Amino acid sequence: MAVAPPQEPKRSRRGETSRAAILNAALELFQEHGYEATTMRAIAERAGASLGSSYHYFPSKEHLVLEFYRHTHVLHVAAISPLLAREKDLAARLRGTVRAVVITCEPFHAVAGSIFSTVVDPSSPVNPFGAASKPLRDEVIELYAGVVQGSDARIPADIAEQLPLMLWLYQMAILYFWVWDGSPGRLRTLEVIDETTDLIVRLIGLANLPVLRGSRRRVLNLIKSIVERPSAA
Amino acid sequence: MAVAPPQEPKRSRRGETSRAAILNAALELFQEHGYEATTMRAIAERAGASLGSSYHYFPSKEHLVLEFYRHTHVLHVAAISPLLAREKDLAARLRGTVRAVVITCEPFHAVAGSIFSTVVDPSSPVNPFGAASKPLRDEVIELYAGVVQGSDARIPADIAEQLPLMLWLYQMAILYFWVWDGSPGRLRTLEVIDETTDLIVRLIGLANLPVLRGSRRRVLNLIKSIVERPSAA
DNA sequence: GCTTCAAATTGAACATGTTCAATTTTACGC
DNA sequence: GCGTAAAATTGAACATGTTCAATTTGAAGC
Repeated sequence: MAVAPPQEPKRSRRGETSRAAILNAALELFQEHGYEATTMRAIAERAGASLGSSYHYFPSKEHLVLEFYRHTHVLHVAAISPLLAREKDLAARLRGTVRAVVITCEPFHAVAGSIFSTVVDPSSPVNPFGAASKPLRDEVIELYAGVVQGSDARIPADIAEQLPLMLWLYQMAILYFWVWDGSPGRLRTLEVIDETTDLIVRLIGLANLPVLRGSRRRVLNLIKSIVERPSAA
Repeated sequence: MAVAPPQEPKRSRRGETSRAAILNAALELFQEHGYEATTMRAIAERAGASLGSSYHYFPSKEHLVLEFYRHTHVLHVAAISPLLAREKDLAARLRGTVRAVVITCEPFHAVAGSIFSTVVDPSSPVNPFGAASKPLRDEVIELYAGVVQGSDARIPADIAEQLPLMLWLYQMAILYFWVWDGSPGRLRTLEVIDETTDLIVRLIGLANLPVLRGSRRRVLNLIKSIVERPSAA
């Protein structure tokens, strides 16, 4: 199969600005008022478009959330890039990366609950386990693969294989905690991140103990079987 | 403060049948068509009530889901009662209990996704971590306390203190997996339950190893601090 | 320049969760 | 029995996500 040419997609650039305007208006309004309080009509109005036009570019309001999520991911990647370039210690890399997630999202904390609610919903088309979010999900998992591989830690191959996916799940758990965190400046979440990232690295080290070999193999096989045999038909 | 008398609540029994009819209609329709496909108007109609009446008894559609959840809990308790009465092995008790959860919920699997979506939503008033669901949550945690205490396993006190809560969380994770499980008869979920419950019991046993003492204490302290210092102000 | 067709745009219409002011019913003191 | 206040009931009205048929726009082919 020949590689496609740089493909200036022929049917582009006409509605490109409309799409961008709508998306931009949505991101702004989500940050200002949260997900539920933002109406599709308000998005269309701020974008200078019509209600129907918004639906022409985005199948549903939830798809706009997916774009919001992607937006924060870009910010996150930019935020941790210097750290990943210089730091070699796995615990420090992991701590910095996960800290950066919540710090990046901090401006949106007030509205994050309403945004994440849509994302966790199993019946939502933009659910993180669903097909629509696979590209972004893979990017995040890849990011954690980089966090691990760029460190000087020696991770056994069987663990290294599943670790990025597990760290992605871990990040989601932290975010779920963060959404609930009412402490000032979300310091509580940062404390929990510090403690859990350190524990994770420590437990990976302990996994080499002979007494733990059996359980380790079982756990990893279980994870592997779940990932490889996706239950969603 | 004097204990209240058996308290035939004086303002009762008038709307009692209305309330019951509405709840009943809701449970039926949720099972038949799922959460989203069931309209409040349809519930009112089947109950022989008016739309406004439904809102008189239940503040929102989501509160009806909480009742649905309570309903399945009652079925679950009834289902595992014989097992808990005779079985003493912890792994067997745990496996049977969690298996019973998904078996009890199996008739609703097709609609469970739409129902659980509401429940996981952090901004929902009936979120399992929220205040509205505390009574039911405490019941389930208590149930798992019974699963552990009724066994012949010797659980160290520090672990036993946090274990029921952890098992409640574990059950929620299993339910989330089950919602996504597309395998025939949800056999996949049962396999995962068998493997994970066995692993849990095994890991509890391993937690006594001297090398794991430090991490064990840290993990338990972390859990404790999270539970005792609820982040939701 | 004209034709043509797909993309883009529009806003009315619809479905549904929720609110609320008004009305009816019920229980209770007299 | 009567009056009254609280509870229960009602359905119209509202807000908002979504759909859709109709219209407008813009570029490519001639």
